[in-house]
Amino acid sequence: MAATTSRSQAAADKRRLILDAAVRVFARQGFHACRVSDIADEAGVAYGLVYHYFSSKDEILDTVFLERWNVLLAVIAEVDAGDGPARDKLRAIASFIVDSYRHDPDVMKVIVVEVTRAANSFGRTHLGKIREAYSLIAAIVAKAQRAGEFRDDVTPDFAALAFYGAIEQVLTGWIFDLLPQAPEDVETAKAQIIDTICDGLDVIGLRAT
Amino acid sequence: MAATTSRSQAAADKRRLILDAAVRVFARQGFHACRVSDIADEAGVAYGLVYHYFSSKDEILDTVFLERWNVLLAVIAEVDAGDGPARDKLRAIASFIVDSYRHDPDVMKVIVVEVTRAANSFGRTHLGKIREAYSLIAAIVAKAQRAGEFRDDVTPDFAALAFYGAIEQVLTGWIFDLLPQAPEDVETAKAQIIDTICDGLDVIGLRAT
DNA sequence: GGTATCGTTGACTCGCCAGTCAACGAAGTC
DNA sequence: GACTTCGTTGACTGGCGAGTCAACGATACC
Repeated sequence: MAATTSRSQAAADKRRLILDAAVRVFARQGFHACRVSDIADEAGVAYGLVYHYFSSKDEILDTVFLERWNVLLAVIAEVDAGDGPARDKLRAIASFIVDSYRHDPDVMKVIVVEVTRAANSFGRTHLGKIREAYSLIAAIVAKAQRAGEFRDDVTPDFAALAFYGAIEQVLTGWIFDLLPQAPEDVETAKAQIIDTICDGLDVIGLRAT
Repeated sequence: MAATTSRSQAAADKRRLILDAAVRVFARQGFHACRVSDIADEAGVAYGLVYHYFSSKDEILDTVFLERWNVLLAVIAEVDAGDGPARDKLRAIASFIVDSYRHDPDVMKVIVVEVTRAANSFGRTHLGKIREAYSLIAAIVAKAQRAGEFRDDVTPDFAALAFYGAIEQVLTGWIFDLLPQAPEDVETAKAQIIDTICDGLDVIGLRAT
């Protein structure tokens, strides 16, 4: 297959190999509870090689997080750019995140457990990136409020928090088996996130004011 | 002042002193980032004394969490036992948690950051206790659904997740300065939590089916 | 005042693990 | 085929911090 740059290509593959192994190990044991040697073992690679490709254990997690989170930010921005009701935009974002989890539960578990919810360690490091997502969502809500689609007595910042928070809670529920996660449950969950956030729990007609 | 059992009384006070110091240190530096000697220093007490009152660093955090969480569970159970609309019950619960944060931000910060959101470490240890809270809230929702007060196409478990999740997100927002926390903001937040969860973001009249 | 009790002290130990490094060997170059 | 490059190896070290422990001294009791 073509004149592959076998040297540098193999190197890139090894890096990927280590990264993927790290995701599995982080998901299984947690970042703090695992040793770098666990990652090396899982990747079938010598201990020292991990440090050839990454300067520290932290850098591995940073890489895992940023790789995925940047994709998420791009998707949210793209959804925002389109037109159509905000409700559909939020649905698209929730769907993307939920589908990401279904497609690769380990990566999402690591991101949520070790970064997004780890407010004291990596959550702090990546606070900026995490806030970007909140801001993009808040912007969607704000636009919908100006268009008269969403009520304007809830601040966009709060709405973004509640919306992303609901999604994260659901993921956490799946990760720790607090919530059923059969294929049909997953679709139901998507719908419930949107229904709850957009319509609330009250029965129709009971809304205050 | 009365014949104080000076010996055992002083001992109980020292234990409390260490516990309170630990809360401050955990809140400031995080559980993993702080050393036991930091706690001893903060309490103005010798290193070894910490181990006289607690068998391990973990036990200190366990104690801090359980002391407070049991109060929360009792309050939820009490609220549930009363009558009146579920919306008011949820409001009472949200108020209690938010007021707890205002009254003693450090304790709530430690509970949220180091236990509730720390799914891999202490969140796992105390998963049972945490689920108790979810169950109690879910029971309130289920009752309201039977009474026709809440819609019944959202599962009580999911509703509990979204409700508690919204509160926790707000606390997290305050803890990390993502959200304003002046006195009036705090009251607004309470209202927004209830409004969003019960009524949703959509403007009145736009609700689907 | 002598003795027992127990809260208190802080220097020390001991295991763990992230990160280093010297040496090896296979692909690439001349 | 000699030499260079660089991906690869894994034994080793250095520091850190939780938990131990022997000794101290203040209070209580006789």
